Amino acid sequence: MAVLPISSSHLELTISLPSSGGSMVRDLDINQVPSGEDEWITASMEDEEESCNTHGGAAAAAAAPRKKLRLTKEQSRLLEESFRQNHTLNPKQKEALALQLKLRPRQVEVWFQNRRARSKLKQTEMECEYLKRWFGSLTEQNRRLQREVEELRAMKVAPPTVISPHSFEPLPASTLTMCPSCERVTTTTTTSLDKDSRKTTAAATTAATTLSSKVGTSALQSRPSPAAC
DNA sequence: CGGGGACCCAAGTTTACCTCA
DNA sequence: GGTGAGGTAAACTTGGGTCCC
Repeated sequence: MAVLPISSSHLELTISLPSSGGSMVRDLDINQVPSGEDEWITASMEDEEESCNTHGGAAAAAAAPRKKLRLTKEQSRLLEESFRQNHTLNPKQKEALALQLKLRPRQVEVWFQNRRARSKLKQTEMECEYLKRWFGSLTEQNRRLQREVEELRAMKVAPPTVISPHSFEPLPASTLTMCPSCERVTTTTTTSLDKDSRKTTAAATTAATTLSSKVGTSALQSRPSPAAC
């Protein structure tokens, strides 16, 4: 299945979000930082220093209510840029990025974890959409094949009646049967046929072959044909 | 070789903040 | 303008894997 993003470090995906202006919709590249007149609360290291610590959030939260950091546009842009280059960070990269962004290494680490999760979620959603469409087309194809099977069954029920020019008696009709393994239609006879009946059954066989070949060229053509057939 | 600590990550959850009807 | 619902993302928890001593 070819639903994978073009680059593992960059999801080629554009999603539509409702804009702040009502029913208008704006396109948002998930790899781009929201821009324009979006309101962003400036991250402040000063307020965070007391209430948070690395790997100690729970204890800190017990003391004071958790304050939510909002990254600035510039911080988000740099983080996205870094994420595009690498989806994971080694300790040195994390430290350097945290220094550059004036964030704590733990915050950079958490951002990367959440970013990876978001990427994976988007990819899963895209795959889900792809599978839905595939399912729809397969359902339609299945309906078409069912109709063809019905046509073939109808032919089996009403075979052409042939009168022998010699005996003026109805000849034993050949029957159309369907191979259970490959579902191809074949003609069989219950008795040995004379030359005339062979000719007449050939017409039915041709028709059956035409239909079965139609089936074969659609969905069933990838089906492995059993050696017995 | 097994135990324990440190570290990292994925998955899931909680929660603060934002937008919109 | 106030409010509740729903969305988003930062932060947290948990469990599993790996590495090193």
